[in-house]
Amino acid sequence: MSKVSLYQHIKDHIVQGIGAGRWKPGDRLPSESELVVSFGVARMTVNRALRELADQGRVRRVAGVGSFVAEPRPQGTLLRIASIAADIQARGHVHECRVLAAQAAPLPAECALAMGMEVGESAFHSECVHLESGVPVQYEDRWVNPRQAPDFLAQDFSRIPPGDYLVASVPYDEIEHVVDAVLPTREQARHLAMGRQEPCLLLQRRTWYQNETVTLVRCWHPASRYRLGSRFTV
Amino acid sequence: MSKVSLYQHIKDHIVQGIGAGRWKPGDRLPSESELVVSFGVARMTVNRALRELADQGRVRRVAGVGSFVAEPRPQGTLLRIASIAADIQARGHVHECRVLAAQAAPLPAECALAMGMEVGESAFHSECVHLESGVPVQYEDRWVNPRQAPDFLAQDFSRIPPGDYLVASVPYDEIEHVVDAVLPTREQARHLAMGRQEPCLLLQRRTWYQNETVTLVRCWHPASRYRLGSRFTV
DNA sequence: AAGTGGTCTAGACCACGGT
DNA sequence: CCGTGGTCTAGACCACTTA
Repeated sequence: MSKVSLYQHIKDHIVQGIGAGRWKPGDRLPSESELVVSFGVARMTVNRALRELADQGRVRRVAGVGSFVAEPRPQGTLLRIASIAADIQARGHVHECRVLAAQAAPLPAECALAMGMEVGESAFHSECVHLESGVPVQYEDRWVNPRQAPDFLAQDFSRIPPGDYLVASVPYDEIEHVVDAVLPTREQARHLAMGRQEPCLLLQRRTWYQNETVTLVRCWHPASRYRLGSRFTV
Repeated sequence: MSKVSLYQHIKDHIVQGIGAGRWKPGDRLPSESELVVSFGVARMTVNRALRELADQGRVRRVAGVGSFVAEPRPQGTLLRIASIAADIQARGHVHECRVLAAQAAPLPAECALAMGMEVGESAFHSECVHLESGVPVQYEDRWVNPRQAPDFLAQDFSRIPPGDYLVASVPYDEIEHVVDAVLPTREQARHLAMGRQEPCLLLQRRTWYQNETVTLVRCWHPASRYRLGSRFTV
């Protein structure tokens, strides 16, 4: 009983196949006619799925040749959803995620408004501190729409951080970032082992899937230990 | 003898109509069936044109109601080079640019390194404070590669801010943004009329043209009066 | 009830590239 | 030559909104 459209189902199948490493950048994807057979749909439907992936730059199509997985474009923290665990490991350091909270809770007004949900509606809430080789670098406060990620609370966040789980398992098609500079609360300063007069870089991210909010996350970073960046060609 | 596709032709027609002011934001566009008649094409062709415009956010479609010109989407300071003057005026406020400095000077080591130029090499330097209806919102410190923008110092920055001049007159093909949270120096706090314990959002931008740095600019914003953001579809 | 957009079908013709 | 993607057609059914 899928309520998603056929073309979306095909898109998801391909995106997931790429994400799972079943197809790597440069690999050839099944042709339209092959997908027509394997999904039992009309060619226009397959065509739309592949065309939209090509428009997004995830697939490169060459008439007369075939469809191929595109090279991922390198992007900074502000242009994608960064995995703090992967970033830390890429720097050769050890990542640790301390889970402070992970349960269902009624949405506070401010978050409900930001997520387009009802005040007091039950949603999933998690709080974590991420450490880089023992030094805290991020305090993460997250709310998750249970309709989009019903299995969220069943995860072990000390093994796979909330953000990594969501990126890997829950689809999204739109991202908003808002960056602020703030001073930490007493609690935050304690968790981040920083002074209360030191500034924090606050990154708030909202993601949507088909116009419904998936997650609202606010990440506080001690500015002395973390920066945000992006680089792109115009 | 049109060499463009039919759906592209319909897209162009609508985009041009919006650009020419024939349809304004919120206005209702012709329905699919009306466009089918006026262009003499199949409904799928019209549908593709409107759907792609909706995907780009230029058109908002409501099933059962119609298609409408979308409100122009604020793209966010982090994904483009924002004109602070235009942003302030778009909010209905008055922009003023106080020029603190504008001359050639030897590059300090830190900036030379960031720009890939020689330490002590002569470059153009400007410092400005931008005010929104009299309230300072940005302190801007800029270095410019004289090879890329030889006429930089001949401009009147109180009329056209340095950034607006460069965007309009000097080409670039790559942008890097780095965001930091810092406390202001005594000088900066004075120029921005803020307390020294209030955090600043620091946006550093570098631009390149054909692998040569065009400009390095650092903009300090009182966090209580300014945020950075971006929103995009993946 | 009538009109809208959302999706899907089963064909079709074309330009292109590799065999 | 044949398979590829790019485009287009002329229908269709559906859910939805508005009158």
